[in-house]
Amino acid sequence: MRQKVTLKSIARELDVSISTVSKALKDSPEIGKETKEKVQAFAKLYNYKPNNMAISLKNKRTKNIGVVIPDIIHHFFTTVIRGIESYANKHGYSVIICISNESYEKEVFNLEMLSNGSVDGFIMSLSAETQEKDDFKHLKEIINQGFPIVLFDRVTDNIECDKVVLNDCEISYDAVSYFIKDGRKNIALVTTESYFNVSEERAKGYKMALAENNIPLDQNLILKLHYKDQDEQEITNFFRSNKIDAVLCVNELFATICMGIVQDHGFKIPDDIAFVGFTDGILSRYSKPRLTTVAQHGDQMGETAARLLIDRVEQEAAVEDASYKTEVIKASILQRGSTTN
Amino acid sequence: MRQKVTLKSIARELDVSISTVSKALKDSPEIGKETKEKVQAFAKLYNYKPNNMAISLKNKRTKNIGVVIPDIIHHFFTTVIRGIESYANKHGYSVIICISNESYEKEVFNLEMLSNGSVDGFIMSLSAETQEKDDFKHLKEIINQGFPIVLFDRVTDNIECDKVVLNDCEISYDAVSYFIKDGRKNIALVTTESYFNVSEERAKGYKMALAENNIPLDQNLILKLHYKDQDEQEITNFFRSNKIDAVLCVNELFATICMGIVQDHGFKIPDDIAFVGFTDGILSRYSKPRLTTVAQHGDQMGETAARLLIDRVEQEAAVEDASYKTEVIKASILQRGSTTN
DNA sequence: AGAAGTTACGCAAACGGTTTCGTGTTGATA
DNA sequence: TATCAACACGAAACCGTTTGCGTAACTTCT
Repeated sequence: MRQKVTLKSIARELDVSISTVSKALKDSPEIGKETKEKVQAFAKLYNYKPNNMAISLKNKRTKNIGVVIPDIIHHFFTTVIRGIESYANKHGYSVIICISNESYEKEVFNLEMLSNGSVDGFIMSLSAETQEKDDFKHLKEIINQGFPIVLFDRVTDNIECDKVVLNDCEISYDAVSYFIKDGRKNIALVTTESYFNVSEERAKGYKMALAENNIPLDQNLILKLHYKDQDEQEITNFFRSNKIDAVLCVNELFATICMGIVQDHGFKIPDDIAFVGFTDGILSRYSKPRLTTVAQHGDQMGETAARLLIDRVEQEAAVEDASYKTEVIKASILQRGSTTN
Repeated sequence: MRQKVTLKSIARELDVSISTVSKALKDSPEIGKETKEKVQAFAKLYNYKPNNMAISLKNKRTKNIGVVIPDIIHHFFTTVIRGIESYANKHGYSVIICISNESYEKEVFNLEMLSNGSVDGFIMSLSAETQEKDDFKHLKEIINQGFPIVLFDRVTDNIECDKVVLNDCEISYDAVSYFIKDGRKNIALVTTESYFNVSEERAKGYKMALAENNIPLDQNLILKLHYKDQDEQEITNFFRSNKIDAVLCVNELFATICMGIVQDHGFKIPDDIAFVGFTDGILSRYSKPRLTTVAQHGDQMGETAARLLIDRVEQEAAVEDASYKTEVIKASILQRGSTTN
C-alpha cells in the first residue's frame, strides 16, 4: 500500500499544525482565508481523503449499516437491497451485506462479525433455520449491546424492534377473492412449512377469503413444499388427485414449477387453472404464460427499513424511545397471463 | 449505544493496566497465569469484543474486501458473491458489496466511498456504462493509491491487474460445434452490444466454429439486444425473417425471451430450433423447455477472485510483484430440454 | 550478601482523525 | 498608552488497540 496522504503529512509539507489542516479542510471560520485556500488546494492536489476508520473510532459511529439476509437468489431480496442501498447512500451510509444462506449458524456468525464495531445497526430478514428453531437469542444479544435492528419481511413477534412487513394476509385475501369472483371454487394454496411467518400470513388471508365466501376449507388443497428442494413427484400427485381450478403460491418459484407441471399434464392456464404467485421477479415476467403475481415492492421496503434504522441510529439514544414501529408496505397484484384479467 | 466494554474498562475494573489486559487476552507469556485467567474470565463474562475500527487503524489493514458489481439481478453475480463470501469469511475477511447498477457514475462513487480506508482491496466486474465509455481512470486511480484489484468476468485489457475470466470463446465454440454436429446449419447468435468483452469473446467462438465447419458467417443471423430493454418486436422480426434452426444466446434471459417468442410462433424446441444460453440460473432451470446452458461456475470464479485478492493483500508489497495473473475458469455445458441430447 | 537473571507488569507512543481550549499577534478603543 | 476584542493558529486530549521497552520485586547463583 502506497504511502497515504494524511493530515499529518499535509501539515508537515505546509508547515502548519495538524489541527489547522483539519479545520481548514472543514472550512472552519477559525482559519484565515489564505491558509484555508493553501491547505484545500494541496489536499485536492494530492487527493486527500480522511481515513474512515479514524473517524469511526473518534465518533463511535461507523456510518455503515449491516444487512443480513437469507439469500440473494430470490429476486425479492435483491430489490430490497437496492432500496436499502439507495436510501443509505443518499444519507451518507454504506451498506455491508452478509448472506446467512438460510442457516442459523451463519446468521449468528454474521451478526458476531459485524457487531465488533463495523456497523451502527442492522437490517435483517430471518433465515429459514432461525424461523424453524424459533430461537432468537443472537438477536436479543445484539439488541442488548445497544444495536438498533430493523427486521423486514421475515420477522418475529418475539423480538421488539422496528419492523417492515408486507400486508401479506390482506393481499392474499384479495387474490383469493379475485379467484372466487372469477367463478373458481377449488382453490389450492401452495406454501412452505408453517414456521415462515409470511407463509402463515398468506395462508390466513387465503382462509379468510374462503370462509367469507362460504367455501369450506379443504386441507387436501394445501400443499407444503420445502423452501429449497421441491419434490416434483409430490406436486404432480397433488394436482392429479385433486380437482383444482386456481392456485395461490407463496412465491414465484413454486408457481413457475407448478405451472410447468400442470401444463405438462395438458391443463390450460388460465382456462383450466389460474395461478397467482408472490414476487415480481424474472420468473414471473418470463414464464409461460406470464405469471400474475403479487408485487412486494422490495425497493420501497428496503428504503423504509433503511429510513427506520438510520432514524434510530441518528437520534442516538436521544430519547430511549421504546415505541417501536411496524410499517406495512402495501402489495399490489400485477395482472398477467396466468389469470383471466 | 450502550456503554461498550473496552480494554480500558476491563483494566479499570480489574485494577491492572490496559496493556496487561491486552496481552492477557492474547495469551502472552509476559503475563502471569492468575492474571491471565482473571482477565480472560472477566472478558468472557462481559462479552468483550475488540473494536474493529481501532484494530484497523492500528494495523492499517481492515480485513474487509470491497466487491463492486453491476447488478445483483443476474443470477451469475449472486453466485460469484457467494463464492467470494465463502472464501473471504474462511480467511477472516468480511465482504462489502456495492452495486454499480450498470452505471459509470455509481461505480466511481462506490470506489470513492470504499477507498477511504474501508477495504484492503477490490473485486470488480465492470458496469455496462464503463465498458461502453471505455473509460477506466477511476480504476487506475484506485490502483495508484495502492489498492489491489481483481477483475472478473467483465474485464478489460486496459487495466493491469489480476483477473478471473471464463473460457467464453472456447465454450461458445463448443456449443456451436455441438449444434453443427447435430446437423444444424442456420445458427443464430443473440448477443449484446459489442462493448461487452464477454459477448465479444462468445461471438469469437461462435465465428470460429462456423469457419471451421465451412459455414459462411451471415451477419443477418446475429441479433444485438440491449442489455436492459429488449425489444420483443425486433426479436419477432428476427426470427420471422430468417431461417434459423439453432440459437446461441449470451445469457439466459435472452434465451428465455427468444424461446417464448419462437414457441408463440409455433416452432418446436428443440426439434425446429435448438437453444443454448449462458448462466445456469433459475430461468434456465424452470423455463419451458428447460434451457441447455453454459454453467459459468460463479462460485468457483468468486472463490478464485477472493483468493487472488487476499493473496495480493497479504503479501503486502512484500514483493512488488507485478506479474499479474489471469485465471481462466472452465465453463461446462448443461444439457437440458432445449437441445437434442 | 551482593550480583545477575527472571518474572510480571506498567508506561507511552503510535495509528489518523476531531475538538476544546489556550495563546500570541493584531488593530481598535478609551 | 494601556485595555481588550477579534483573529489565526497550535497544543493536547481522546477514540480503542498494539507493542517495544523499562523496571520493581523476587529468585538464584557465587
